[in-house]
Amino acid sequence: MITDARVLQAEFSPKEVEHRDQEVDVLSSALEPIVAGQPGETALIFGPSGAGKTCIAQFTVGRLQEAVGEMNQQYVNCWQDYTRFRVLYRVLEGIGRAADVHRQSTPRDELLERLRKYDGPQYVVILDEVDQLEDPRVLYDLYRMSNISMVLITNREEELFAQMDERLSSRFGSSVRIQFERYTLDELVSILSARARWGLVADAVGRQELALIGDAAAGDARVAIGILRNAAHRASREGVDEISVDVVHQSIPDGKDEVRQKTIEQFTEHQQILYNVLVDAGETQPGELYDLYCERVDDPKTRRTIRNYLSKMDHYKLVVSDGNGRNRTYRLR
DNA sequence: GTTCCACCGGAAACGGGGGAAC
DNA sequence: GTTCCCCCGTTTCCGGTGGAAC
Repeated sequence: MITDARVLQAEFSPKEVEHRDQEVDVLSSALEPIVAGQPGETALIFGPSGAGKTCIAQFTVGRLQEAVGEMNQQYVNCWQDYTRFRVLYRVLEGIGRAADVHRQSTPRDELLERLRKYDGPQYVVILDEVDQLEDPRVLYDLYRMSNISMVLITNREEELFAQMDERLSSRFGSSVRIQFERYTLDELVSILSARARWGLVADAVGRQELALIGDAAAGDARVAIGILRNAAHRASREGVDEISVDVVHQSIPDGKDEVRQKTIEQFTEHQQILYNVLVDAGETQPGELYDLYCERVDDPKTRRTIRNYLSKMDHYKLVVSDGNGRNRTYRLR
């Protein structure tokens, strides 16, 4: 059934993109000065999850690199690399100057100094989930580098600017803004159809089934591709050559759940235990939640640390809090 | 209106861990 | 081997907030 599993991954960057011509044009224009050896304008891409922001940024920068030839690029996911140090490390990595940087002994200033000394070809850095940065000053660090151009990606523009001080927001306030909207059902079906063509045997899935997947994904291409991948695996396991409506129905929960599951797997042992307490207990008040957590571990973290964990889970949209003060409760989203 | 209490989250301090320098 | 340096997760401290009880 599956002929090329890579194209069924949401991260896969296709050779051609669909339904985003205008966005590609605007981003290309912002980065156009790079062709002449000058840094591009800072671009700020924003819009809902699964609207193709990351895919379009990588596609456009990749195409630019092919055109220019001598140019560097690096993709940094600020969700994973959220400290100032880690972002600088990733940026240095993109130009091959991070090999002897050690997480626990190299000072941040040393990283900045190395970047300042960089005088190679123009360098485009894509900072995805940029609103997740712990310290947005790293944007200013990069802004000041002479031949680095930035493409910033965020779900919510307001949240990004809310974190910035006046100096930063005035610098980035004039960025080229590119708004992405959710995909329509037809657009999603078209995207899924292309992925099925590249990654599955011929006639493995019909339009009706793709429309069903697109409908369940509600405009989110990442979820849609996840459901298609799950459906393909399920059909393979069942030994059939075609993805039926039934298989799609069975695959929707797992497909939707994938992003959440991946996040939970990255949690520490204590964070997972806390999450499982909420899974088992349902809506719970903070005090009771802490007591239940303590019952399950030998060496519990402090209440303050648990608040940090809950705050992190809230940020990841796994947990929601309702009410204030004594009436506050936590529950799974 | 006042007091009490549970909770929140910022700031600073602490300590583990790992590499560099000697 | 020892000391120093630095990042980062955790802890401690504490002021602020808002609902409940009186």
